Amino acid sequence: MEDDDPYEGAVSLSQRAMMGATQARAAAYLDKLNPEQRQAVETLDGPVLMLAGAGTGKTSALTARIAHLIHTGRARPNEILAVTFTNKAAREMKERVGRHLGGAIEGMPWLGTFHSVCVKLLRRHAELVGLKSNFTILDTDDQIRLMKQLIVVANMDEKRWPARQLAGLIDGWKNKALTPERVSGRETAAFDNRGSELYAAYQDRLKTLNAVDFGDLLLHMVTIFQTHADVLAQYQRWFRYILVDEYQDTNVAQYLWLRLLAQGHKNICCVGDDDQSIYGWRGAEVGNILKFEKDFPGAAVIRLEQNYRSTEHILAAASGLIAANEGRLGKELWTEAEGGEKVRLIGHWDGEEEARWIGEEIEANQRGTRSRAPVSLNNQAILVRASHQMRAFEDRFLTIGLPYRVIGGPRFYERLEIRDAMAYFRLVTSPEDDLAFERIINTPKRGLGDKAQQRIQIAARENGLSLLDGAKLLVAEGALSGKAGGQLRLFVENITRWHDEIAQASPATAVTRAEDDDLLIEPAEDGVAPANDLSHVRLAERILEESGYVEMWQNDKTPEAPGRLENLKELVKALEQFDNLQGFLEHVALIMDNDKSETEEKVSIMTLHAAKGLEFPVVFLPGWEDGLFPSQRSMDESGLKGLEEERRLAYVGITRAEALCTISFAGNRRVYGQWQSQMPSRFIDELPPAHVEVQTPPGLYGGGMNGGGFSAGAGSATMEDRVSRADVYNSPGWRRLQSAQSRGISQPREARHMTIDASGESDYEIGDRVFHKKFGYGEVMGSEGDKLVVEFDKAGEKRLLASFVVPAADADDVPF
DNA sequence: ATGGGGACAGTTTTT
DNA sequence: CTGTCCCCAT
Repeated sequence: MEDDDPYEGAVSLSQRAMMGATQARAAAYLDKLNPEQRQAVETLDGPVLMLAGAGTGKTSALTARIAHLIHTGRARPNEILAVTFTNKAAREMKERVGRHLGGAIEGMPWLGTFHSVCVKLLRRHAELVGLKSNFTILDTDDQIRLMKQLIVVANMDEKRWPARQLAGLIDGWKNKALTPERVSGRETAAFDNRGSELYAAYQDRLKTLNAVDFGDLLLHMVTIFQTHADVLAQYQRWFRYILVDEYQDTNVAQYLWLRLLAQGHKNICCVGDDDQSIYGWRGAEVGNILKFEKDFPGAAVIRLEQNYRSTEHILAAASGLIAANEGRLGKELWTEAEGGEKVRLIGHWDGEEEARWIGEEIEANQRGTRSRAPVSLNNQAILVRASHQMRAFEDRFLTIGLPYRVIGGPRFYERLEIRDAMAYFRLVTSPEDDLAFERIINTPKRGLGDKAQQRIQIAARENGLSLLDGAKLLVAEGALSGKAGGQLRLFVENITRWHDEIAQASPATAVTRAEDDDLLIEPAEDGVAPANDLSHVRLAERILEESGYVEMWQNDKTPEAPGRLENLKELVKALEQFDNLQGFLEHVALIMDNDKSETEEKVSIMTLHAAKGLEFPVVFLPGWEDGLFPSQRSMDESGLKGLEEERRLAYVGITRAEALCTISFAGNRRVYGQWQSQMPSRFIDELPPAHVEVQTPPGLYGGGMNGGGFSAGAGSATMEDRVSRADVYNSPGWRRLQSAQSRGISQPREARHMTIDASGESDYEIGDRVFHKKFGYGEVMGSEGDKLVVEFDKAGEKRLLASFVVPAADADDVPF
């Protein structure tokens, strides 16, 4: 216990009450743990690295550990720092810790996302980096707008040097904990040699606006810790135990932040899985987890490898695949569960075909089949590499009326209407919020366009006023004539009136009202009654009504307008949970999410990234084609590192499945409107054959085909069979096999066999007539790399793999 | 000031 | 082939 803490008494009261209640349930949270989990829970002192594979009960161990810390009196809840990446994870941990300790655990103020914890810290020490404690947190929109202005001011061509790119650059620097002064080396060449200059200008501008972006939350705290030893020491002492979830996803700034804080008691427990590191492209450093033992000498490394999620075939397929990666910490999942179905592998003609087949499979699963019990739609998911792949499924499912839900679309608070509404609330609560002003001054249209806005800008700048005050000045001077003048007057009067209403409703409370968070902040003043009259909700409603914003959407004829109005209602409803508008605004940027609790049975469609941490009995993994998955861009930009991250993504995908995992690929796919022939993913070659079953969709590539010239094996065959016969899964893969051997036009001729049958060598020659399922008849004009150049009679010239055409004489053999 | 059309680009995403 | 952004014509 900290003797120097003046507020100890206040909290330890509630603390003791809680401990008392806890005592009775003698550590029930330990009972259900396996030996490794238990070790991870009970190894309390010193650094601990918990390597927790997919589905190994990581959260159980983590939450039990927290419970154990509290239960054994090692730390009080508010002396434990526990950070996650997502609000969802934080919420879940809070809930489960509460359950372990018998409910009502409200005293864990430092369990949250990196960002929410940093906001809390930064509000307290804002002045150390030149901010006021009521700083606003900008959303990406605001950032881009601001940077655009700076680029214009810097006299740069905003076409050649888009603000988006600058934003990405600066974000990257912040992820690496680089302040403008610290940007060095070849980085300075970035953005026409003016990157760091613009970065500095941007930071200046933020300071003037009393604003931060997401990256700043971490960066400012790191800066403060590095430059104010006393502040750092205070927290080093305070946080007796530190826990970090998804450590493999931490970036440099987060790493530094953690390392600084952990230097005190050195009780840091990081949980992660190097095999599931899939966020390198946004600054995550797998290196952090790989070098943990170096960073924290004497660290205990505990591996959780017993998997409680998937069948042995699924685990073996995933393990076999990920084994191709180098520089792993090493870990192999195992399970007690025996049996189960092998991972299924299927090739399709094209993307639509793939979607059609998967749709049918899902419906069949839903009904139940001879060999499978019915699986509800909620228990089935389609995981794609890139969101544009979702479209084929949505199209298909809409036509057949299969209910689906897309996970991870635009976040609630990122939506246009929510941002607009928030800007109104922001401006009303803080009239000096210029970015909010800019956003809504002409939304809805008030006839206040560029010209009017420029005059406001000038008036504000010349008099050192906020934009709203500048506007007031113009109104007072009657500087704007006609319609614009009247509209501007109305606008400023409205804002002012609403602002005054807030002041009356809750006189000078709120902003500094302490949360029952921790011991370092001043305790809440007694006698401040919580403002439960919900007047702020009605005010918010009126703001949206009287500003004409609601009306704007009511008059909007586009199909999304009703949804937007619906969202606005939801937003207002969300306000009820807060005491006032300020409180709402302070939290909303960090915690609003999209968790609509839907009750209807639906199949889920999401990206592999969005699927991390989730699990489904039935999982479909479509689009396993080289260039799409692994993504060409990843490989181009990051080479082997990129490929390995893609492989981890594949690993994440497979390990989401509990009972049935189906991987598929299409031979042809429309990419930006152009048909392209696709190669099966090299990851397919890396799957251990013994755990994969190659299937042939009915009517394609096999099953019941006439004159196919290869084993029909209707329905399925084990992969070993296929490999011995066709040898197409010969690593390093079909593609390299073909491209390396591409001595001119020399390709297997059986178009429909794809990976199934590469035998039957026969060469095409210039002038040969060929047939393609989609393009019809054509003439071979030559070759290019591993592709044939074919001039089709109807479809024109195409480049495609020889395996997708057949000699024209064999056209009858092609199904359909 | 505003809306329509042409040019252009086009992974993965949390906070 | 889309969707987005910006410019220009109204």
